[in-house]
Amino acid sequence: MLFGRILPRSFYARSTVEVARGLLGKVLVHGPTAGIIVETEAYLGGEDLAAHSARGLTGRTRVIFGPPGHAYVYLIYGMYECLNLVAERDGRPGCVLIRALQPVSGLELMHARRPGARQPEQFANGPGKLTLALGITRAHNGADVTRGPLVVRQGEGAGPVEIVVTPRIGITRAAELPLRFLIARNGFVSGTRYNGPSLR
DNA sequence: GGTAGGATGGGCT
DNA sequence: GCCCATCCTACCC
Repeated sequence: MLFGRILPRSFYARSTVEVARGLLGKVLVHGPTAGIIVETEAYLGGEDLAAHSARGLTGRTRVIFGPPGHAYVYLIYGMYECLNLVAERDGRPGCVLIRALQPVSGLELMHARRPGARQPEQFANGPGKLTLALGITRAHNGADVTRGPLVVRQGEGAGPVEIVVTPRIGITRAAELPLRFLIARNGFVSGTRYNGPSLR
């Protein structure tokens, strides 16, 4: 199967940090478009005041409290949508924000959806950009990512990846916690205008 | 190379 | 009414 097997629900039924780290190197697939996950952030339950679930179970946060392996998609700044994957066992909050992808399939379509981006490095190097590039919207909120059409696959051949840990981006509360995870030396991560062929 | 500011609408107090 | 888990443009070195 292209890009390997679909990750089973048991992959997501772990601690949010384990899932956030484990997703690096896996392949997010939607229709003809796909990208390697190269950057994630963990949003925990309980004492993590940066997480949407910190305010409790509401109409918006319902999915975060539900079973693992589902998509939580929300609107940010009135314009962009962000994709999270729900972790932890059913009833416990916790989700992983997907922050950047390295495109591996459907690059022409991704470019058409992101006309301002000049290079593949910029097609999906941010949470709002990757949903645009892959055609993910709030219509996918609550979708089961072990069933499709939006799925995460194991990837091929890739061994364990070297992971860099930093504080999360763009938040004010709990801003110091080391909960952002990136593949080391990967040029497709967010937060840089870097345009060249490789990074360091 | 860099950054300041604006767009824009839903969720929550 | 205020706050955003963002991105792009204009403008300035």
